[in-house]
Amino acid sequence: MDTDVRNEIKADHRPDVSLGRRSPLAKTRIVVADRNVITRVGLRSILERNAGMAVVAEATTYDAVLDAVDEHGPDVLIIDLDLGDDTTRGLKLCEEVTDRYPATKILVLAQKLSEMIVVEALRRGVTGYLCKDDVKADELGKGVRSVQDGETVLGKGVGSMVARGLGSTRGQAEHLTDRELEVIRAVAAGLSNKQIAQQAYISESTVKFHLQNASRKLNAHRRAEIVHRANAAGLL
Amino acid sequence: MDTDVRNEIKADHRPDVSLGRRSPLAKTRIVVADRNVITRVGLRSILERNAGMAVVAEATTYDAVLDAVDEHGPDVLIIDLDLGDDTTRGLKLCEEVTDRYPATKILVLAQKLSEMIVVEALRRGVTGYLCKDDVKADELGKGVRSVQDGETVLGKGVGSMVARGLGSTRGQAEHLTDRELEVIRAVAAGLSNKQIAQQAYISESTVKFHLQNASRKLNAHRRAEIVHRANAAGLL
DNA sequence: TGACCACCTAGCCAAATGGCTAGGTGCAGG
DNA sequence: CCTGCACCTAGCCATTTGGCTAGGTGGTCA
Repeated sequence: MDTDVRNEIKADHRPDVSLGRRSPLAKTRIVVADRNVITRVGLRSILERNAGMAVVAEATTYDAVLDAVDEHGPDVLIIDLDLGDDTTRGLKLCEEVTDRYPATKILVLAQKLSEMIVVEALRRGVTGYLCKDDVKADELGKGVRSVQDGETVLGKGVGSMVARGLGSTRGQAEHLTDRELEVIRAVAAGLSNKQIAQQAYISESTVKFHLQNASRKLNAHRRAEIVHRANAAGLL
Repeated sequence: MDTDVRNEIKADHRPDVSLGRRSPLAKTRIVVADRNVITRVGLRSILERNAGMAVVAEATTYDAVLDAVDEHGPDVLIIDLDLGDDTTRGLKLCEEVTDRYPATKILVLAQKLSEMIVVEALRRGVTGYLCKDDVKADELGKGVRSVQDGETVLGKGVGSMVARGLGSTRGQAEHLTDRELEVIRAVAAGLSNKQIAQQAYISESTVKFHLQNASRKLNAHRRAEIVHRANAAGLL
């Protein structure tokens, strides 16, 4: 049943979901992506026992998520965007999934709330955003159902974050370049501009240049604030 | 041997564990403390299904942990020290449990690794420290068993952290005062000493004074580093 | 009573930072 | 080919900082 028709490039005809609305007979089919085994087991247990859904695959890497979605064409992808060390890849992944598998809804289950990540995720078609520590057991099932029905589900505190985020950073949150991140990390380690310059084989002027740009992008004015915001955004 | 003799104040007679060494017949009895329901369910599932242990209680607050340990006298307490907003209370809790219930071993299951927390926890009698994201399913059961047998279990990266931590900060990690924390938070927000002084109704000199002290305690030399370390220690 | 601690203040000086203008290169995509 | 972008450099100047010495108060605890 939940196979067939899957062939060619990345063809996707969703087997169970036939007419937009799910049938009361078919179980909601879910792919869980999280690098934490405890979370994966917990999610499976809650969703299958309490909510009567089916977790058809688990993934722990960005690549595995794509494979799983491609293979199973789930109704909902529950994902912690922080799989590898690069959260940006998680965002790209969302874009790719909503683009190539529009029938699969995405519910982000984040460890911590980052305004930038929330805003960027929603911009990329994510329709649900919950925070692991805040979510109650029954909210999970309800959230998945809502997301599956096309509703947008935002957990505690996420909503206001979105309002502020979309308001302040109209356009889009510019993302830091590699060099900028490198410099910020050095700043966080307590190095002076001169030390950073030596370490990176660039001039002190260049260090200041990168920091100025990072300041603008992060809307900070002091290096301590840069470090704080970069941290909050999960960039360090 | 390491049971009985417990009476009065918080009397507790351990039901299953009779003679220090667990019998192969008795299931290991566990209390799980974590504010995240997904993690609690996941832990229960892994420990009960895969490792043949029994989770006799779950707790989500510091007080509830004490109650649960008092009521059930478990073999092992698995806890995420970050229960409320004050991680220090988690450390105090460890001290209290090891003090009042020496037969109950503590296994910390942390979300993120903080050198300060690790060192302080071990100093307070914690015998296991694992990181949620790194732990494999089978390591959990093994870890619990080891801890129960009195062995010290340190997860990936924790060991080296302990070495560095105990080496550098011999004595003990001094903890920040309220004022110092207040100032650091303001620094993280990007305020200058002058602005912080106005906000806190103190002189600029005093702000510098507090920052100097905080620098020493956190072993940092620049405000950006102070913010970073305070953040890493879960103080902000 | 004395010791300790958190807290507060002052002033000095070298060094670091922030904020700015005004340039340069190489590479990728329309 | 032109544009944009990441990256790099220089210099100027006011402000902030780091690091220091040298004091003060009030509360707590032995």
